[in-house]
Amino acid sequence: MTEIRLHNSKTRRRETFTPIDPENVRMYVCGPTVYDRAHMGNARPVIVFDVLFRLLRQIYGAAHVTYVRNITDVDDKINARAKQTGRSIGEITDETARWYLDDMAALGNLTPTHTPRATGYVAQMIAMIEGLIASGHAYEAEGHVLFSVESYADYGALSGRSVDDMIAGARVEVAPYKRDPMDFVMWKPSPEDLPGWDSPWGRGRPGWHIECSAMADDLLGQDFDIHGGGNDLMFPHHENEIAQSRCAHPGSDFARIWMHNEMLLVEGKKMSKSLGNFFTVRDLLERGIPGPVIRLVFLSTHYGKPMDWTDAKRAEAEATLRRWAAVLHQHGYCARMVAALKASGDWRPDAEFLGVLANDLNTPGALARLHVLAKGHTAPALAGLAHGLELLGLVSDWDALGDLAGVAPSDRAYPAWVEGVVERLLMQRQAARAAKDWAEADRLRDLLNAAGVQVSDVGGQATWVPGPGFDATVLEGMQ
RNA sequence: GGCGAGUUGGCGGAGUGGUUACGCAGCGGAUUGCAAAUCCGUGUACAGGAGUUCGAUUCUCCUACUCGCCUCCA
Repeated sequence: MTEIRLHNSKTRRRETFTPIDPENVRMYVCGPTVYDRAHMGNARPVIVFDVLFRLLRQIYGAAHVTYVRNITDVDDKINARAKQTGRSIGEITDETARWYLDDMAALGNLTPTHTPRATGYVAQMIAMIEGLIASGHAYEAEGHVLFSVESYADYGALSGRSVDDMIAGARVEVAPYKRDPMDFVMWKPSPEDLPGWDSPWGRGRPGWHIECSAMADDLLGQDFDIHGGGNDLMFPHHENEIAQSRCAHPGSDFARIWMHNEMLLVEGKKMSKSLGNFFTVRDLLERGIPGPVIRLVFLSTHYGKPMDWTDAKRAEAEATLRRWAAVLHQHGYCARMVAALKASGDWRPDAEFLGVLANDLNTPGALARLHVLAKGHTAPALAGLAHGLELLGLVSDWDALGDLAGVAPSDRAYPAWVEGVVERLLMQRQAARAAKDWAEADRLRDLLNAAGVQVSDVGGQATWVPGPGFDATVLEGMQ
């Protein structure tokens, strides 16, 4: 069995992964707060941990991996959005959650085993909070319930900071009802106009961190294998999750391995609304950039390093994917053929590919291996490439390879009439070529080249694609 | 200020205590009516300094720079 090694944020080391129960490998990843379209940064952890999910399924079997990714549907940002738009909270969270799942599916991500919503687990949160009060790890003050940081000796261990350091930083919210400035809220009172649930401390709503503790506990148990998320969540969110869960279940480890993906940059800068380089996944999809292309760009950088989204990478990913799709398509790959391969047991990962990927999710290394495998000249020799593309979530519909191979670069969209004009000119050229009238054939090609159309004579048949500098207006007079 | 990550050839981006990453671009060749596409071949890279070592891009320390978190933001 291929050995998986993962970088554990908790120990800051790359460790051999040994599941608690190989029959049920368990992973939890922090999902979105649903109040707006998912931006590109939101997509990174989803793709990273989807690849891990797929790898675990490959190695332990699809039926032996449980993946939980929550949806936070109770939060002050949602409340603010409701107030500002006049729409109901339920409407906003339902719509945004649907968008999120659609956008993530478009990027080739599998649906997790469970996608729990925070509001479905309030009872479990309350129970956990009650337990923490009873064991002295939490206290009630002015309708709030706070976690007492002092009661958990290992507080700060994950993010490598001490309580003293953090207080010295003086960036913590000092509320009069806190015993210690670092104590954080698990439950807070809700006025009538905000969502609230009845609790032993009056009508209120949960703080941010408790939901993940409660849902992970309910769906995965006190101890599970992997907990993932963006590294911006390491503090305070994950630190607080650990504190709550481990104090609620003395003796438990909570998650064995913590994994954090690095952040996304856009053209070298952090994506932010104020810099104007902020865009959503949907924005890119609507610009005609296929989901697999976006996914390939993400996979081309290791998850532990900051990833720079640039248009140059987008173009390179498009070209790579088109080439891979073309070579597989030419060698007969389609849904039927892949199904036959699977049925005959010949659908296996390339050992080197899998080994590289299993070494802390080295997706760039795995892609490099696919480049080598893509040099195969026969259908069987290309099986490793095909399997790898499916394992990475880059191809799901093998009957769509032809489309993927023939897709025009997304920065070279053209009006519908162009196709007719180009096809007509190519037919004229084909006639000239058949008559060995090279002067006329070249004249027609020059005409198309002048408009930026690239003409290729593949297998005696002319194909075309809008190239760099494509300009439809040059062809306008020939309609 | 505290904590952490990083600095690899023209660009992107892995990895390794001594031997080819890989991709793009470039260059040479094959192929082609000519091209394009494709295929084959081709790169004196590892921020700077000191140290450990037979040997360091790879380990240790220092310096410089970049970036992230610590604050609503993944």
